[in-house]
Amino acid sequence: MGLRERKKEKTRLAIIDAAVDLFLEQGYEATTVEQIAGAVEISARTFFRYFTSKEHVVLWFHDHSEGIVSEALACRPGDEPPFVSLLQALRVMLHEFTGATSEDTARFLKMRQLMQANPALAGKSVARGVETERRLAVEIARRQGRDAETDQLPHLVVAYAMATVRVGFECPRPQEIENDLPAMFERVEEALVLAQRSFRPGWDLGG
Amino acid sequence: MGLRERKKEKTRLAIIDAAVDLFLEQGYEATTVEQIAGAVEISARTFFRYFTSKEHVVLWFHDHSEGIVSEALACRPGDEPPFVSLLQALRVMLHEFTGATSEDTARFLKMRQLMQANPALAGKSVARGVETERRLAVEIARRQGRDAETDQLPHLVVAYAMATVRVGFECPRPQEIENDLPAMFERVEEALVLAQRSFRPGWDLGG
DNA sequence: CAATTTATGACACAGACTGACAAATGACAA
DNA sequence: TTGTCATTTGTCAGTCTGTGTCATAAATTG
Repeated sequence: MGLRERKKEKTRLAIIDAAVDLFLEQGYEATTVEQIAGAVEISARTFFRYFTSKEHVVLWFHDHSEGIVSEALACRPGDEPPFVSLLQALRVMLHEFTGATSEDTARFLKMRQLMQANPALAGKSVARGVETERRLAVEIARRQGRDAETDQLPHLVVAYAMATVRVGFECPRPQEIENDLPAMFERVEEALVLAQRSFRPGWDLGG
Repeated sequence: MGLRERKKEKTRLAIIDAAVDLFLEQGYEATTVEQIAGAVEISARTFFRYFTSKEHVVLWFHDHSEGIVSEALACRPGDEPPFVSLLQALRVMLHEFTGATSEDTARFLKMRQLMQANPALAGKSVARGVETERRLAVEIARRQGRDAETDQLPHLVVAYAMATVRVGFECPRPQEIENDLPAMFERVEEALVLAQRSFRPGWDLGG
């Protein structure tokens, strides 16, 4: 990787870090792009060359995660029930952080904290999830030889799987220290187990 | 109802109609608030007194629907399994349109058409759904004597119920004429039935 | 009709984003 | 090292969304 690309990646992360810190300090709305750009010592115009919008900074993890889930899903055996495959793929995405830098995990935690504090941002994240959902549904349909255009089941399976993870993230115990990664993942795991217990065996295979 | 309120309501609907027509004609992004205001012969400033933002026009139905669902949910017997209560409440919301004006249904159909054409808008609608979800989860938890802060099950139940309706709306048969209200509701009903078949009996009552 | 409340329009302004062009910087070959 | 080329960046001008403010017009009330 050349100097150019390394520098770009460094700038991208610097922007995220500066932005998230400012968002947590003064609130998302109250923080201007100019402030973020100032903190990283770039022009506002350059900010928009790295991120298409202010909220894109917050949604960055989502985009990143979708890639991981897609990959992990492709690795699951084709004869596995789709809901199981999806939950496993989502688990892989979570465990991606166990081997990460402390900087990476810190970034992630701050991001979750931000979502927690700002429901509107959580909403925007879910909004992006709709597109992810559609892509995953098409993939699930393909794996099962179904038609994603007319068959609702693949969409339903994906929607339920993603909703499960979302609920796991979104309703943490209030007493719990928020900056605890393992506790958070345990909470998500709890939701996943709850989900697995809730469905009839074979429901996701279709009639 | 006084003249003032009647006039306001008329203006509100006029704005929605003008906006949706313009959105369908030239696209959501390409349509400016000034254009919408011009079509209704009000100032842009007044537009923002009726709707907090451009997208609020599109999300108007969502806000409207949440009220209906909440009411309908309150009417369900307390000993009914929560998932059943929710699905029934959502059904009530759908059937609200069967007794509506042709203008009302036309507006609704255009709105759905808009969502279909513009995935980003569908996303924004879902984003607002997150807040609705939380409110409903609190209500469900209350009905069951559970703690919405620590118990994930109520959130999961609501998330699944809403996801079901969303999938029913979002993946219509492509051949089907889009401007057919009954066909649309049938599709949603299909999803609801699919959902009801998918869960273990008593899953929503908790261990 | 007069007094009060409420809706509207006109204006000014901040902030998010975009297009265009010029300057700076890294990549690479001679 | 030096020169050429592609990429990145900053500056500037401009559009659009959204808000505060204040004066005017309209509806409501007594």
